[in-house]
Amino acid sequence: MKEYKTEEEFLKDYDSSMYEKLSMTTDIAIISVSNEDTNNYRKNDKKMMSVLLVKRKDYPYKDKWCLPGGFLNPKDETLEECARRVLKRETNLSNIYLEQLYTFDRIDRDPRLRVVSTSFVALIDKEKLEEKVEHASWFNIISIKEEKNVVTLTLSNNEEIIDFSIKKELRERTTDRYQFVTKENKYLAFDHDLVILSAIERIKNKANYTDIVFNMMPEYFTLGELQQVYEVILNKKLLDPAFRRIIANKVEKTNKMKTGEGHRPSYLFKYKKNN
Amino acid sequence: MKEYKTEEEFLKDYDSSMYEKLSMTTDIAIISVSNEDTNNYRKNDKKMMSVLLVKRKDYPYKDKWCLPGGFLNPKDETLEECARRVLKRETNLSNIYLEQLYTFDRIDRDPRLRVVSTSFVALIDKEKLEEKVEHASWFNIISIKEEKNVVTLTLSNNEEIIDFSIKKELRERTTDRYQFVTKENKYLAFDHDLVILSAIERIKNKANYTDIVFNMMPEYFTLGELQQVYEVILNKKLLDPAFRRIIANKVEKTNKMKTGEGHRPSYLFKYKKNN
DNA sequence: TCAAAAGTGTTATCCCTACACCCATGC
DNA sequence: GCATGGGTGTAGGGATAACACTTTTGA
Repeated sequence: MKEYKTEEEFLKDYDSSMYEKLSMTTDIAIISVSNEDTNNYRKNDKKMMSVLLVKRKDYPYKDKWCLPGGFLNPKDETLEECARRVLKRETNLSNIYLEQLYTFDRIDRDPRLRVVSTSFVALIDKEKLEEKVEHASWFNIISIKEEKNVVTLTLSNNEEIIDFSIKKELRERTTDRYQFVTKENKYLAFDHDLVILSAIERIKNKANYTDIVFNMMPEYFTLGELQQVYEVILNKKLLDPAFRRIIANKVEKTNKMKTGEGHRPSYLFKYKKNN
Repeated sequence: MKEYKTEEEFLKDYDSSMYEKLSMTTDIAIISVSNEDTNNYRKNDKKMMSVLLVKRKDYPYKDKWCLPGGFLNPKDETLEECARRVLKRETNLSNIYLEQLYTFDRIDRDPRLRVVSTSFVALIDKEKLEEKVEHASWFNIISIKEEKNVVTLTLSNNEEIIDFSIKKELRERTTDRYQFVTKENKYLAFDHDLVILSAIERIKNKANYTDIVFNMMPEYFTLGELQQVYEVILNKKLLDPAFRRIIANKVEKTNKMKTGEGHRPSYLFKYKKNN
């Protein structure tokens, strides 16, 4: 897919019959949890969910942010291979959690040509990341508010703020399924606002009945840290004793300790392999 | 997409560069529950899950069964519109439960060209169906057996028996995710064995925490019938009192009765709209 | 000394399972 | 009468929520 710098360049090539051809892309919501310092030697870091966005420089998306993605090579690549190729390019990581999310296919989601996009969720432990990639930036999810089936998200990378809102229209009563419709979105290209919300909801949902959050944890962690990650994903406060009981048989105590935190040191745990 | 009758005809047109172009289809697992007579005036009908299959007559799928499906028209059709078009064609029904399932994209899933298929699950109440469509046939799911991560399914339409087995390979430990790999499949075209199993597992899963099964029920039903449907979907026996308590606030008692069954008559219930 | 988090124990409550039991019908 | 499913009540057990409490540390 050729990139255009200006509208003129774009229009010169433009041919509406392009719309009769079909292309596919994969878009990846790469999600992680970051630590924000609290300026209090006693307090633990505040955890926030964050998502990796890339700034587009080409027409007609100029200066809009979007999820990392790429066109599928139909000759010899599966969608997941395509997604892993993008992941490698953007994070230099392989072997990370990747799950097919949903196939987005609104006809006008790309003004250039008909593109169907299969989106993925990738989860990573941010500690594994080395350097920053050009044009890419981690955005913390500052707030998620839902009122009368309108969800408003605010993201920030400490330089820019991105906010958008999405209407959840009830489509199906028996299974409580909603269709997401963009209500306001100035900063994100395509339908990536919808992809981001879908990804967040998927992870939140799976956190309740799987061990998915361990994909965002380092090898060793304290139960307090783990609880904080659960709390930020589930978007609610948990009670310590209850949390510890539930998590107990999923983790393994090591004899390592975390000290120097201005309060009682804590044991480090690891995810328990066998079950 | 042109249809071929013989191998010669197919090879004459064949051009490996077709593989560089991409097509999409939708395939739909249309699932319903059927009543099988028990030849005992006292006993209720036995319920079975069933799925609609279509017999292919063209090369190279000759005489294989497959799920109803169709090519996406990239110019002006979304995947869901495409699926609804297929549904209308095969069942003459609109306005039925339809849910995107998964996008299947194995490179060699179609020997003719590169096709990525987004699959859907549709649920219907069989009582609403009028006549049989040509080449299409309902197959009851006679048995589902799982042993050491190999699932064996047996389907039958009372004339033919279709059986196939699928290996569930653990891909991801934290969320207990499996990749399905065909182990044996003589009768179904493409990867539709995998689609069928995915559809069954999706419904089974959702039956536990949503009201999805009501999409397969007629307007009025007895609690016994409803319980039978739950049992066939969940593939396990339920205890009457427990079931009735759980279901109680999802249904509404009417003053209609079902009589003439060789045992105490039962009240008819409907799905409760408000919640 | 104290704020903060680590970590444990206890009770009350809810929900589900399992079982027992009675009811109403058609042949 | 009897097989079959319709329908209800209740006791026991397990999980969870809520709260109280002790421990340990760095500044």
